[in-house]
Amino acid sequence: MATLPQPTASELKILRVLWRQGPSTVRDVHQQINRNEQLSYTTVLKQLQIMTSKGLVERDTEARAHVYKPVHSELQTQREMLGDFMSRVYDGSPSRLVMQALGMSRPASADELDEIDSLVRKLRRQSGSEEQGQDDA
Amino acid sequence: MATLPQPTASELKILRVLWRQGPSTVRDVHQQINRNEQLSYTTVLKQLQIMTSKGLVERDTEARAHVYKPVHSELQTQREMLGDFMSRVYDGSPSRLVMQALGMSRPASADELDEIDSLVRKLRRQSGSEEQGQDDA
DNA sequence: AAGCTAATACGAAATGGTTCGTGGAGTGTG
DNA sequence: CACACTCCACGAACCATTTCGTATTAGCTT
Repeated sequence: MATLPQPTASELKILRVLWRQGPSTVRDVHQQINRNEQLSYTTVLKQLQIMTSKGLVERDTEARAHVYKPVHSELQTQREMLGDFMSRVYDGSPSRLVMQALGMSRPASADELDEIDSLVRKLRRQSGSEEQGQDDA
Repeated sequence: MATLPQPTASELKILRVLWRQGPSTVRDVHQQINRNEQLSYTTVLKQLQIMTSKGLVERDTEARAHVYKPVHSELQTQREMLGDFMSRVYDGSPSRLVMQALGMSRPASADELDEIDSLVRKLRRQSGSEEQGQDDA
């Protein structure tokens, strides 16, 4: 499968609205974005058109106001972007990235630490028995 | 402190050479990069000049062939880029990023898992002390 | 000193991203 | 029907990045 196109910074802003709000019209997205910053309606429209041609979003043109929705899930997109980021900045090694992320200004909560801890334990168990590659849930 | 400029993709490629090889001439960098891809000498030169004007690298112009070195350490730069990436893609929350990074195709080694584990423990101790939630199940 | 070589400086073209204005088409209201 | 309003399509302007060709300068060799 071809690697999906990396969304740019402003494309990501729009995708985040769509992931949070579900399928939306240009107006919906525009209003949401304009809570935080000022951006012209036609700018958002143009972006969504470009994103459509790139295959980042799909649109339903039935109604007068077209309804846009993301093609890929937030998780998929994050994975893709993380993979790229990791290879560009950390030479493809997750551990340094993880260490630094954990040490960030806004640290993880206790629950989150529990989650991470249990994943580490699971990985450690698997690292003994190399051969069986289990895909995750 | 003002946030340092985010290196672009190709600037990062050059920085990685400088971090690995130490202070280098344009020729050094160019040769190293051309192991993997083809890029004109003057392209690398121009990049380094731009990076100098941006303050990403410094150069010693004593010798005929100027010697370039990074202004910021790899660690500093990674921190900066990670922070930006985290806020753009993960809404500033490290834990999801960490979870996904740990589940990546190239997982961490046993030693790395140990490192991560001990950091998680340390953070857990700290988070307990500042919040009075003393449950250690 | 003349000439070759290697380096820097300069500028320009191509590309991609971001922003927005204008025009035209569709929809509902008096 | 005519008016106002909303929406989409298109194109243009602007900016940063990336790439490289040409010109110029500095050093070494004979």
